[in-house]
Parts: sequence; C-alpha cells; structure tokens
Amino acid sequence: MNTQQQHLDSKKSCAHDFQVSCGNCRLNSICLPFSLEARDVDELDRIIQRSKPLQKGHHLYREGDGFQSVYAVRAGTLKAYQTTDDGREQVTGFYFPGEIVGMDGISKNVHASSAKALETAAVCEIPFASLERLSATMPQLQRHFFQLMSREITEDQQLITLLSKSSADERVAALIVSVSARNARRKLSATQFRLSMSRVDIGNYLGLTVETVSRVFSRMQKMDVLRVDNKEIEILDLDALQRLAEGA
Amino acid sequence: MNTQQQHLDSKKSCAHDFQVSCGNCRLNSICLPFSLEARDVDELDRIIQRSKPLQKGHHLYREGDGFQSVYAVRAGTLKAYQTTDDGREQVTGFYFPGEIVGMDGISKNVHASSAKALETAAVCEIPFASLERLSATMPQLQRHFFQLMSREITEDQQLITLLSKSSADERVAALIVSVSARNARRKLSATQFRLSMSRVDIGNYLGLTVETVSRVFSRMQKMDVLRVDNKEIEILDLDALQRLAEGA
DNA sequence: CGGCGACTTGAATATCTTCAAGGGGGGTGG
DNA sequence: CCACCCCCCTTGAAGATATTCAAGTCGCCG
Repeated sequence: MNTQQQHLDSKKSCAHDFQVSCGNCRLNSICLPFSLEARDVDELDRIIQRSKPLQKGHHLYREGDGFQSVYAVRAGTLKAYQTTDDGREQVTGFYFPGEIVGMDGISKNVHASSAKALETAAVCEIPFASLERLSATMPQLQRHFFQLMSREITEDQQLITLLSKSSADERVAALIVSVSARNARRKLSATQFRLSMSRVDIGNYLGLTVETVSRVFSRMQKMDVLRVDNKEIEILDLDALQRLAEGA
Repeated sequence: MNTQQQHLDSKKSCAHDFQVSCGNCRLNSICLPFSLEARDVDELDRIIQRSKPLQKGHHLYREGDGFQSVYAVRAGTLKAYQTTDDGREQVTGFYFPGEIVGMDGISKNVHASSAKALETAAVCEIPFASLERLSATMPQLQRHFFQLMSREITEDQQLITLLSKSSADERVAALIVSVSARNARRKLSATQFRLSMSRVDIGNYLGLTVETVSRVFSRMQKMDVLRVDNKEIEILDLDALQRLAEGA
C-alpha cells in the first residue's frame, strides 16, 4: 500500500502524533475503517483527531456534556455509566480497543452517559459532523456506522436479557465470556487476561453487589472453571463457562 | 399545505391504500418525517410501503429473518422479543404509534429479534436500502435516523439501569410512567389508558414474574396511586408514581 | 511501615420466585 | 342466548436467591 506508506511518513514528521493513521492501525479490521477502500480510509483519517493518552480515572466526556464526537478506543479500557437521580451509578458498558463509544449522545446532542478510563487509554476522536458529511458521500461508511449503532442496540438488548432472566452465576459467566471473545477478536489470548474493571464495576454492570460477584468467582474457582488471582483471570474450561453463561 | 392536499387526493384514487401519506399523517411530527421539509417528506413518502393491518398475534418479522426494512408503527402496539437458547422469551421493547421498530436488524442484515402485534396494528414499511440512498442526499434525514437509533440506545440503557438497580415497584412504576409519557406525546390522555400488553409481557419485559407484577398493581391500588381494572389503567397520582419510579 | 482501598467470607435478612389454588372475562359452539 | 372452556389475572404460603451488615485479609501507594 503505497498511499498508506506515504501517509505514515508524512505523519511521522509531527511530534504530536501518538499514532500514525487508520491505514496502518492494528485495529483497522475491526474498527470504523472496516470495509472501506484504501482511498476512503485516507479520507476518514483526515477527520480523525488523535489525542494524547487519557489517564486512569479521567473522563473522556461526562453526562450532560455537549455532543461533538464519537470515539474509537485505541488502547486501554473505558467504562460508560449513568448517574441516576438519587446519585447511584449504573455502568452501561465497557469499551475495548477497536470499539466505538459515545453514540448515545447523537440523539439529543448531549451525552447521556459519562465515559471514564479504567486504565491509561488512548482514543481517536471522530467529530460527528465530519462523519456525517463524509457518510453522505461514502455509502459504505454510512452503512458501517449504521451497523455499529445497530450492534450497540443488539448488545444492549443482550444485556437486558441477561439482567432480566439470568442468575448471578450466569451473569458473571456471560461477562467473562464476552471479554474473552473480544480479546480473541483482537488476536489476544481468549483464556488468559487481566480484567481492567473492579469488582464494583462488574457488579454494577451486572446488577449485582460486590459481595455476590466475589462469591461467584470463588464458586467458579472451586468448580475448576476459572483461576482467579485478583484481576488476573485464567479460563480453565471455556466450554463449561459458556454453558454456564447460557444457563446450564 | 397545497402539495399535501394534492398528495391526499391522488392517493385516494387507489383502493389499496390504508393511509394516505406522511404529509398528512397525524404522527408525522414525532415519526421519521420529523424536521423534514415538505418536499423531502414527499420523497420519503415515495419509498414507504403502507401495508394492510397486522392482526393481533401475527408477526411483523421473526428473529433470523433477512433484514430488509424498518417499520414505523402507525396504529396499535408491537412487542419485540428475543428467544434465548433454552427457549425462554425476553421482551426487549414495546412499540407505539410513531415509533420505529426493526433497527436491530441493521447490524448483521438479519433480525436479532421478533416483532409481534399485541393488538391489530398497522405499520409503514421503510425499505432500508432506499432509506440509505435517500439519506445520502438528505442530511436531515440521515441525521434524524442516526438520532432515532441513538434514542433506541439510550432507552435500552435506561431499561438496563431499571433492571439492574430497581425494585419490582420501581420497575412497574417506570413502565407505567413511560406509557403515560408516550401517550401524551401522541396527544392522548396521560392518566387514563388501556395497557395493550399482558401481565406476562410486562413481567417478562421488566424481569419479574406475573405474580409479582400483579402484586405490585394491587399494592399501588391500595396506595391510591393507580386504579387498575384489568388492562384499564387510571393514574390517580402521577407525581407519586414518578417518585416511585425514581426510587422513593 | 502504615494506612487505605479493594476484595473475600460469613451470618442474618429481605425480596422475589415458585408452587398452588381460585376467580373472572371473552369467545366459541351448542 | 347460554354454557362452557380457556386464558389471564389475582392471592396466599413456602422456599430460594441475592442483599445487607459485619468483620477480616490482601496488596499497593505514599
């Protein structure tokens, strides 16, 4: 890819770039550029702003902030959460590299949730107005973004089903399986990884208390399905875990 | 609106039309045409297919069906639901007139859920390929559809919060408040209406058993917040109900 | 080294579910 | 037109699951 190589070179000259371009990003096959032609990727590249790393605990945006952009996660993990009227927090999702966060702000031009880095993270900012403009001329991009939003919908609905129908064991199993699958998608180990989120966040996300999450981990360890060492997870029996997640 | 009147007349000549056009639809201010100019509405009109009524219990589409279109509800109520691997059903949403159903199919070109009429219903079918094409030339339509999808995301996330954090009373109260608000949006009574869904569907949607839903209704009746007569609901104290929904 | 936050574990309690039984309304067929 | 049946809804009592409260451990950062 000659054009990509040129891009790479031209960008390297700028000391403020933290990553070069979508064209040579390790994640481009699962991220927004997916299914775009090389020349279209370059166009997309031009509207994307790569910012400096986001420190652990810092916010990408907050509930109520004006909506300007969606963000592709490049490194690290984010959590999205809402605060209820009475001050409680609800984690609505975790976002891994290659995934898009911030689409909840489109509807009202205001972010409906906050996004916070669970560990040092990096994101690509995609100004939504530019994305809309580009989408009008690039049908594939328009389609792909529709698909990404639709995927967010179906994933939320899966979580709804999980919260509505499943026991504590099933919920935790489903989360671990999900993290495992998303790791595999990025060519990382599906069976050994570090959970970037705390037990509190997990419980919050799954509608359980910390204590319950902890107990479930212990139980699964006793069943030789998992090996848990603080945040380090090793899946010993992925099949069993999947069966658990589906309510066996 | 002269163009609308013409439209109306020209359509009336066709005996198979069940409704005339977006231009004179009672719901156009809350439905897809929202924020479009009159001439754009006409263009939208041309791609929309108005079908004959959908009988109670019949499916608009089923999980696994190829995705072709999204649908605007014109009359009646639909429920969307998924079937889990072990055969259980999860209701993921109720759809009232003016609302769009079927967006979950965009992501994989296959419907991720089924949609079924809870009472005799009518829908406007919007072929998605045409909508995409039109969106490329009508920025407002593109934007509005992005917004509708984003709204579905934020609504799903609200349901997630409800399922994750709220007691049975709060869940039921929230549903009633939601139905009330959606009625008001259509200029119907916010305090008196007929619930088109069964207790089973309500429980399924809210992650509760039928019995629990029934008990909650009874309790609220005793508290003089609601008057419940089978499916007929009268809200006696909307404030109290809202406070309940927010966890008072 | 000290302290604080995150995690684990146990016992008591609450909420919701499950199981069981009965009432009522609408539709169908006699 | 009435009777019957089926489905939906309601209510009660027993039981299960997760929460709450409480205490203690572990690891990390200052």
